[in-house]
Amino acid sequence: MSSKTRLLRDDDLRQLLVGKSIRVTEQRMVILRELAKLRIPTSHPELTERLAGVGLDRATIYRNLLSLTEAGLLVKTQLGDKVWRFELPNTMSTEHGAHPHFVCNDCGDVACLPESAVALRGEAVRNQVAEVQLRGRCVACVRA
Amino acid sequence: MSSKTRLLRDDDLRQLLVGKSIRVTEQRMVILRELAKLRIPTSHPELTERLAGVGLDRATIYRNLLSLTEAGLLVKTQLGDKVWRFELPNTMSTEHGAHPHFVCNDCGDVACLPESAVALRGEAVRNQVAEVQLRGRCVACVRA
DNA sequence: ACGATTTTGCAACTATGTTGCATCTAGGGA
DNA sequence: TCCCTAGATGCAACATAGTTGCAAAATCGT
Repeated sequence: MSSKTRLLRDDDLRQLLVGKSIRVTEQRMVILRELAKLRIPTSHPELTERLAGVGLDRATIYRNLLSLTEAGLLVKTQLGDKVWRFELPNTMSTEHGAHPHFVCNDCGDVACLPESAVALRGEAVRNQVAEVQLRGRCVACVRA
Repeated sequence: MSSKTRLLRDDDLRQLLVGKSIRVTEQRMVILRELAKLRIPTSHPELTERLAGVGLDRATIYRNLLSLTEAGLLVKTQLGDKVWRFELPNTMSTEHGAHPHFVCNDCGDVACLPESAVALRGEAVRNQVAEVQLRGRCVACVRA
């Protein structure tokens, strides 16, 4: 990854913050970078673990996840287990919640699926569906 | 409420347990009665509070909520806050977990959908999907 | 550079969720 | 009816996700 790419990337994230009149702090950049890297809904405990090496305190991570969500930069979801998960929207424009998520009951892996992966019919369509959640065993766990 | 009506009601609940080869204990009857009375998704902490006067221990309530859910008598849902909620399904019917559910984020209603209501494609099919849950707003809440 | 406001790190607390173990009990079989 | 086994309960303790107070540090506008 060239430094030019990385530079642009950070600029994007910085712009997100500035655009919402949120102060740009190093901790916030670290969090956003990590979420941008992971690209899947990630829980507070997991983020805490991942960013422990960088020295980010879990209270800071927690507060920032919440305030960034409040500001509309992150999206917060429940995927059928006990933790809240946070995600950067896939594109900076698309309405989030539109794509289904698959969570593996065995390993806890979370995957974002394309919208086309799930088709709704009949009764399901009558309701105003905002989220689609699938749970089961992922390919890797089924194989093991 | 005449004792004949009450007797029938308890019989229904008892039948639910017997039908699933679950031992009929007083504690389980108390829990089911309360959930039948409330008719809304109810959290463990709340149930614990409500049944404290009756002398039901929270560990017992917790365990029973879980085992009754596993047995398919109760349905467990998340409604956008930090607690799990348990509910007697509106339809006292079939196997739970085997078909998709629609959960209304507004009123908490859990509706059973026919399997045909949701079709999985592509990536989604690769995994061993055990549960499908749709979330959004139900017809009634959309209308209100 | 300064100052006001916001953010952070640390430590502690809260609340929901979970489990070990001794004792009790439901319910089937004799 | 009695007995026995497997399951359930109550109590106490533990685990983890979530949350907050406060002093110190940092951002950013003037």
